[in-house]
Amino acid sequence: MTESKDRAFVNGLARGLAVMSAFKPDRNRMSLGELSKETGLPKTTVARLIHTLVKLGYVYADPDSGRFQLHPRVLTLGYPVMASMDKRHVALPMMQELAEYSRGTVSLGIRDGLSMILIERSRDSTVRALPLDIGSRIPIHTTSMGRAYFAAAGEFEQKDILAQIETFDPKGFKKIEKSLREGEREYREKGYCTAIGSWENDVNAVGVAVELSNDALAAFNCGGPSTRIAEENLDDLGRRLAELARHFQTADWVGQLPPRPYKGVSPP
Amino acid sequence: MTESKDRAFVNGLARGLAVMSAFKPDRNRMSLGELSKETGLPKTTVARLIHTLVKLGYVYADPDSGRFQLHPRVLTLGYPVMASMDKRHVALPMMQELAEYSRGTVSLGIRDGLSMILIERSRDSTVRALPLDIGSRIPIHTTSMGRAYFAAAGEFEQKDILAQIETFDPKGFKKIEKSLREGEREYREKGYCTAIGSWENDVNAVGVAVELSNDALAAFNCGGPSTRIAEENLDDLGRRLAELARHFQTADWVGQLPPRPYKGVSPP
DNA sequence: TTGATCGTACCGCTATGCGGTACACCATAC
DNA sequence: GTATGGTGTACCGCATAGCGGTACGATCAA
Repeated sequence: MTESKDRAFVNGLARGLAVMSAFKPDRNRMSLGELSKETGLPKTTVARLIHTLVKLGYVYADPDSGRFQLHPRVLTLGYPVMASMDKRHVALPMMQELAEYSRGTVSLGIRDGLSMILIERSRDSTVRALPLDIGSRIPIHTTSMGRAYFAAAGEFEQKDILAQIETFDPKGFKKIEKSLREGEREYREKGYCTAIGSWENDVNAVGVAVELSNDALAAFNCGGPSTRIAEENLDDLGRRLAELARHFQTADWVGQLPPRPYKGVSPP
Repeated sequence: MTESKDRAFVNGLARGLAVMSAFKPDRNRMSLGELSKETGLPKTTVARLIHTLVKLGYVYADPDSGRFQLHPRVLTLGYPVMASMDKRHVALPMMQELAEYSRGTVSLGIRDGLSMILIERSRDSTVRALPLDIGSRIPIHTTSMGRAYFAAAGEFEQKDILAQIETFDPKGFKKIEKSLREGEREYREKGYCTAIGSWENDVNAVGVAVELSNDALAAFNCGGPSTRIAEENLDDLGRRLAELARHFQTADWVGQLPPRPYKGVSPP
């Protein structure tokens, strides 16, 4: 119904994963109704899917509150990915160093759709909470990491990104495109991108992309709340982050990553 | 077919997740045939499931090699879990410190079935590769973390664990039980469990459990290759790890975790 | 009380996912 | 050259799995 007439498309699986993704970081205890609303699926269907997930151990049903939450077991699903990128750890000491120096957070991410997914992070030891953990998504167009990625992405991937943005947000498109182009210029001139409150108020950051050997692209950022990362320090941090990135440029230090889409071919 | 006559059990979802779990850390590029062999599902079925996963972006199909690999996007599935346990970071600085001191790795894990799943880790900066990343599973009965967990688990959960072991490995059961009971005694006497080459040759470690406020239990370990973590240092490290754990005992510092199963009730 | 929730049970229908079998392709082998 | 073993893909008839209504018992709040 929702999907096209694709004989080979297993709806149950797609819906089940949709239910899993419906759990949000800030609300990880959900009821059937909420999940139903979130996914747009009928409550009965959600009940069936959740039932399955509980049986498989991916979801935990709290008998008291009658709510559901993702079980840590889902982390195992991601583990092969983590393991395939095990070499990324060689960057950790330098990331940690910069995190301490900046008193903020240093992360590494790759693109997925219109987001960057964080695959490694380190933080200054005085940071209490860590809002951006491994696996979190941040948007491309408002963040320093995303903008740096865009700047380094090359013509074809840029087209792909822009096309997706246009589909997703036709009204804001022009403005976003302009902003991304500005970021590109900034990146060319300075070697890094800045984001001053553009992602969230009072959060400043700088971003630098790294090109990996196997046609994959990733990006670092370094940032934090403006109380820690002052606007006037961004230039210093940007230069240091670019220096950091230079150490890892074009080396097979991350591990196996999917290459960028459409290197040369336009999106379907 | 595989599952019982459960009208509410969505087979497609279960099989899809089985396919995802079929990707192993060391072999994350799989062919249809391999996946079929691994999961025991007919090739056609795997093809359909993989097709779905590719469309959803959770699996990447490499057009050159014709192989499939998990896409980093799967990390997003685990993110809400990570986020719900965000408070665990308060332990990181101390973990890091001990990792540096011991020149090994310090991790935190919780139980899932007969494994411990690692939810946080830190390592000495001179460690090159990190075999045990977030999301990885290690067995309960051969590891210091698992044995410490068992020792602290309490009667009912211990029974559950033992029952599962007996089901899984009826022959080895007696021996494993005895070994776990020994671990329990060690834990009571010394305050930590040791594992000397029992998990993998030439890997030594100590483990200590932490009881959390919401009926959840977790465990730390500290270990590494015997070239780094010598057997004669284990006592020192064990005491330090126990000291570390004491800082976090019975405090809501991890975040929302599922409580232990069957606190008082015998397994169904 | 009433009115929202919550999750569960039931049930008839048909689209859907199943798993055969067959094929086109590409290596490596000899 | 042509086997052989491996890819992934296409096709197709069938049975049933999964769908999504509707209805219900429990809770909890007001």
